[in-house]
Amino acid sequence: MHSPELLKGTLQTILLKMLKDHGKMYGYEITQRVKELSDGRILLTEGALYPSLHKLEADGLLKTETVMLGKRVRKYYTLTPEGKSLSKERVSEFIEFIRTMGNVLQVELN
Amino acid sequence: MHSPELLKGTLQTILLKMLKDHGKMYGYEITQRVKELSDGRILLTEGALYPSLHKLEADGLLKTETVMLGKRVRKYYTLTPEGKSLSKERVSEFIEFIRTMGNVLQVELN
DNA sequence: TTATATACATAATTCACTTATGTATTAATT
DNA sequence: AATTAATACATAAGTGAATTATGTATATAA
Repeated sequence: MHSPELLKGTLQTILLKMLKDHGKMYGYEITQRVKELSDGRILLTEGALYPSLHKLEADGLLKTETVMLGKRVRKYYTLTPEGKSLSKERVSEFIEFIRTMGNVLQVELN
Repeated sequence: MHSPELLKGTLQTILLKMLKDHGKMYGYEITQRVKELSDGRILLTEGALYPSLHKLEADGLLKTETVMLGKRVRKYYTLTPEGKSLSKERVSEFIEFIRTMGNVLQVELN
């Protein structure tokens, strides 16, 4: 990512939408999926990812399921109903934000 | 603005593009112009605005001209050639960022 | 066998921003 | 006439979401 500053404030939105679209996912899987979808432009760091997932869980937006793969741990996250609702809201807010920025910067975004 | 987090990292881009489009502007004028263009959704705070303008100036991207209006001070900012160049770059980066986010969030942005 | 990929986690630090505060003039309201 | 709101600048203190650094551990590829 060339301008990582722009990414600030978008992490929650990304996580919520990822889980909305893919159902059950685990942390590392999310980083890989986001990397793919963004053509390597968005690389989520673990130091941001895991605390953010934990916060969403603590807020009742995600529920978890821990699975053992042989001896390795994997923690799956799923949206709760409130999480699904917030996902929608966050995406709407993002679209609204883009519209607004388009007006301010006087650029066409399509 | 409903989601002020999204705005983070966009301030420099906004300032540079504003000055690119309007030529000479002063701080307060920028806040009003942005407020208008964003339909009241983006309200720049002075605590963010002035330090950011000073930094851009210190970096050689803006030059200033102080004018007295009777007894009141007004400080006009203009882009330097480097500022113009960076303005273009920042706007391109923003558009690129939007495209990328559109892919990640799977939304149409037009 | 050594590096890379997978998979989690947290602590320390950074930095752009908000909030709060300050100064001062001009215009509008009560 | 007095008070509030708007104009116009500035900076210091505090916040919080991120980066950077570090730690643990297994599985796979070079």
